[in-house]
Amino acid sequence: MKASKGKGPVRKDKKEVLKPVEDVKVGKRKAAIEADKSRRKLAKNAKLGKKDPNKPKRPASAFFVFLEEFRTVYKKEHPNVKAVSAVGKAGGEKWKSMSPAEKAPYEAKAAKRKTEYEKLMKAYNNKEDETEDDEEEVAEKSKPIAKVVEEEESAEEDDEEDDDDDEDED
DNA sequence: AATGTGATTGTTAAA
DNA sequence: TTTAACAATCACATT
Repeated sequence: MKASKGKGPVRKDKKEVLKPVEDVKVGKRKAAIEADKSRRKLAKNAKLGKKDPNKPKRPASAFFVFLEEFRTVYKKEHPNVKAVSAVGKAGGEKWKSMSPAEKAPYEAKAAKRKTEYEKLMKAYNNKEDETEDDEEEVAEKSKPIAKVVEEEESAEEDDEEDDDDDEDED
Protein backbone atom coordinates (compact mmCIF):
# COMPACT_ATOMS: atom_id res chain seq x y z
CA MET A 1 0.00 0.00 0.00
CA LYS A 2 2.61 2.49 -0.74
CA ALA A 3 0.84 3.49 -3.82
CA SER A 4 0.55 6.88 -2.29
CA LYS A 5 4.13 7.42 -3.22
CA GLY A 6 3.27 8.34 -6.72
CA LYS A 7 5.93 10.80 -7.60
CA GLY A 8 8.30 11.26 -4.77
CA PRO A 9 10.96 13.74 -5.66
CA VAL A 10 11.97 13.46 -2.10
CA ARG A 11 14.46 10.87 -3.10
CA LYS A 12 16.52 13.60 -4.55
CA ASP A 13 19.86 12.71 -3.23
CA LYS A 14 21.52 14.98 -5.66
CA LYS A 15 23.48 17.71 -4.03
CA GLU A 16 22.39 20.30 -6.45
CA VAL A 17 19.97 21.96 -4.15
CA LEU A 18 20.70 24.30 -1.29
CA LYS A 19 22.31 26.81 -3.51
CA PRO A 20 23.29 30.02 -1.75
CA VAL A 21 21.38 33.02 -2.81
CA GLU A 22 23.96 34.98 -4.62
CA ASP A 23 21.85 36.92 -7.01
CA VAL A 24 19.74 39.41 -5.19
CA LYS A 25 17.69 39.88 -8.28
CA VAL A 26 14.12 38.99 -7.67
CA GLY A 27 13.70 37.86 -11.21
CA LYS A 28 14.09 34.28 -10.15
CA ARG A 29 11.47 34.30 -7.50
CA LYS A 30 9.95 31.30 -9.09
CA ALA A 31 13.11 29.34 -8.75
CA ALA A 32 13.23 30.27 -5.12
CA ILE A 33 9.78 28.87 -4.67
CA GLU A 34 10.77 25.60 -6.18
CA ALA A 35 13.75 25.43 -3.94
CA ASP A 36 11.49 26.00 -1.00
CA LYS A 37 9.36 23.13 -2.06
CA SER A 38 12.28 20.80 -2.09
CA ARG A 39 13.39 22.11 1.21
CA ARG A 40 10.00 21.42 2.62
CA LYS A 41 10.14 17.82 1.63
CA LEU A 42 13.63 17.37 2.90
CA ALA A 43 12.77 19.05 6.13
CA LYS A 44 9.76 16.88 6.58
CA ASN A 45 11.69 13.79 5.81
CA ALA A 46 14.53 14.73 8.04
CA LYS A 47 12.31 15.78 10.85
CA LEU A 48 10.06 12.81 10.74
CA GLY A 49 12.73 10.51 9.54
CA LYS A 50 10.65 8.82 6.93
CA LYS A 51 6.94 8.83 6.85
CA ASP A 52 4.08 9.09 9.25
CA PRO A 53 1.72 6.20 9.14
CA ASN A 54 -0.48 8.22 11.39
CA LYS A 55 -0.70 11.21 9.22
CA PRO A 56 -4.11 11.23 7.57
CA LYS A 57 -4.02 11.42 3.84
CA ARG A 58 -5.81 14.18 2.09
CA PRO A 59 -9.45 13.66 1.32
CA ALA A 60 -10.27 12.41 -2.12
CA SER A 61 -11.79 15.04 -4.32
CA ALA A 62 -15.06 14.43 -6.10
CA PHE A 63 -13.12 13.45 -9.14
CA PHE A 64 -11.20 10.82 -7.24
CA VAL A 65 -14.34 9.47 -5.68
CA PHE A 66 -15.77 9.21 -9.13
CA LEU A 67 -12.58 7.62 -10.36
CA GLU A 68 -12.84 4.86 -7.81
CA GLU A 69 -16.07 3.76 -9.32
CA PHE A 70 -15.03 4.57 -12.84
CA ARG A 71 -12.02 2.35 -12.55
CA THR A 72 -14.18 -0.63 -11.82
CA VAL A 73 -16.35 0.05 -14.81
CA TYR A 74 -13.44 0.80 -17.03
CA LYS A 75 -11.75 -2.43 -16.16
CA LYS A 76 -14.86 -4.26 -17.18
CA GLU A 77 -14.95 -2.69 -20.57
CA HIS A 78 -11.23 -2.76 -20.94
CA PRO A 79 -9.93 -5.81 -19.14
CA ASN A 80 -6.85 -5.72 -21.29
CA VAL A 81 -5.88 -2.21 -20.41
CA LYS A 82 -3.59 -2.21 -17.45
CA ALA A 83 -2.16 1.24 -17.61
CA VAL A 84 -3.21 3.56 -14.84
CA SER A 85 -2.83 6.42 -17.27
CA ALA A 86 -5.50 4.98 -19.50
CA VAL A 87 -8.06 5.01 -16.76
CA GLY A 88 -6.93 8.43 -15.73
CA LYS A 89 -7.41 9.86 -19.16
CA ALA A 90 -10.71 8.15 -19.72
CA GLY A 91 -11.87 9.16 -16.29
CA GLY A 92 -10.90 12.74 -16.77
CA GLU A 93 -12.63 12.88 -20.07
CA LYS A 94 -15.76 11.35 -18.71
CA TRP A 95 -15.67 13.57 -15.69
CA LYS A 96 -15.66 16.67 -17.80
CA SER A 97 -18.44 15.25 -19.82
CA MET A 98 -20.60 14.73 -16.80
CA SER A 99 -23.19 17.21 -15.69
CA PRO A 100 -22.96 19.07 -12.39
CA ALA A 101 -25.96 17.12 -11.29
CA GLU A 102 -24.13 13.93 -12.02
CA LYS A 103 -21.12 15.09 -10.14
CA ALA A 104 -23.25 16.17 -7.23
CA PRO A 105 -23.35 12.79 -5.50
CA TYR A 106 -19.62 12.48 -5.83
CA GLU A 107 -19.08 15.92 -4.46
CA ALA A 108 -21.35 15.09 -1.58
CA LYS A 109 -19.28 12.10 -0.75
CA ALA A 110 -16.11 14.06 -1.14
CA ALA A 111 -17.45 16.68 1.23
CA LYS A 112 -18.09 14.01 3.79
CA ARG A 113 -14.61 12.68 3.41
CA LYS A 114 -13.24 16.10 3.94
CA THR A 115 -15.08 16.36 7.22
CA GLU A 116 -13.55 13.14 8.37
CA TYR A 117 -10.21 14.32 7.21
CA GLU A 118 -10.43 17.38 9.37
CA LYS A 119 -11.31 15.25 12.30
CA LEU A 120 -8.39 12.96 11.69
CA MET A 121 -6.15 15.93 11.31
CA LYS A 122 -7.17 17.19 14.67
CA ALA A 123 -6.29 13.91 16.24
CA TYR A 124 -3.07 13.84 14.31
CA ASN A 125 -2.07 17.27 15.47
CA ASN A 126 -2.91 16.34 18.97
CA LYS A 127 -0.78 13.25 18.93
CA GLU A 128 1.96 15.01 17.15
CA ASP A 129 2.60 16.95 20.28
CA GLU A 130 2.88 13.89 22.44
CA THR A 131 5.84 11.63 22.34
CA GLU A 132 5.12 9.17 19.68
CA ASP A 133 5.73 5.79 21.09
CA ASP A 134 2.62 3.86 21.91
CA GLU A 135 -0.07 4.47 19.42
CA GLU A 136 -0.70 0.84 18.72
CA GLU A 137 -4.13 0.80 20.23
CA VAL A 138 -5.26 -2.75 19.91
CA ALA A 139 -8.04 -2.92 17.40
CA GLU A 140 -11.20 -4.49 18.58
CA LYS A 141 -10.79 -7.87 17.08
CA SER A 142 -14.00 -9.02 18.63
CA LYS A 143 -15.75 -6.59 16.40
CA PRO A 144 -14.65 -6.76 12.79
CA ILE A 145 -14.89 -3.37 11.23
CA ALA A 146 -15.53 -4.10 7.64
CA LYS A 147 -17.34 -1.12 6.36
CA VAL A 148 -19.24 0.85 8.84
CA VAL A 149 -18.89 4.26 7.35
CA GLU A 150 -21.27 3.86 4.54
CA GLU A 151 -24.33 5.87 5.22
CA GLU A 152 -25.52 7.91 2.32
CA GLU A 153 -29.09 8.01 3.44
CA SER A 154 -28.32 10.80 5.80
CA ALA A 155 -28.68 13.63 3.38
CA GLU A 156 -30.14 16.20 5.65
CA GLU A 157 -28.64 19.54 4.97
CA ASP A 158 -29.52 22.93 6.26
CA ASP A 159 -29.81 25.25 3.36
CA GLU A 160 -29.22 28.29 5.42
CA GLU A 161 -27.10 30.54 3.35
CA ASP A 162 -26.72 33.91 4.91
CA ASP A 163 -23.77 35.86 3.76
CA ASP A 164 -23.02 38.65 6.12
CA ASP A 165 -19.37 39.32 6.17
CA ASP A 166 -17.94 38.57 2.85
CA GLU A 167 -15.89 41.61 2.19
CA ASP A 168 -12.25 41.25 1.46
CA GLU A 169 -9.84 42.55 -1.06
CA ASP A 170 -9.14 46.19 -1.17
C1' DA B 1 12.78 -6.35 -2.42
C1' DA B 2 11.45 -1.97 -2.65
C1' DT B 3 9.87 1.89 -4.78
C1' DG B 4 9.40 5.27 -8.61
C1' DT B 5 6.50 5.99 -12.95
C1' DG B 6 2.72 7.37 -15.49
C1' DA B 7 -2.19 10.28 -16.07
C1' DT B 8 -6.32 12.35 -14.56
C1' DT B 9 -8.70 16.57 -11.64
C1' DG B 10 -9.65 18.57 -7.28
C1' DT B 11 -8.27 20.11 -2.96
C1' DT B 12 -5.38 21.21 0.58
C1' DA B 13 -1.45 23.66 2.65
C1' DA B 14 1.94 26.94 2.21
C1' DA B 15 4.82 31.10 0.28
C1' DT C 1 -3.21 35.20 -4.50
C1' DT C 2 -0.85 31.86 -6.57
C1' DT C 3 1.74 27.83 -6.91
C1' DA C 4 2.89 23.22 -6.20
C1' DA C 5 2.41 18.85 -4.02
C1' DC C 6 -0.52 15.14 -3.23
C1' DA C 7 -4.76 12.11 -3.05
C1' DA C 8 -5.88 6.36 -5.74
C1' DT C 9 -4.61 2.96 -8.86
C1' DC C 10 -1.39 -1.05 -10.71
C1' DA C 11 1.68 -3.29 -14.06
C1' DC C 12 6.18 -2.38 -15.08
C1' DA C 13 11.09 -0.54 -14.81
C1' DT C 14 14.79 0.40 -12.21
C1' DT C 15 18.11 0.05 -8.42
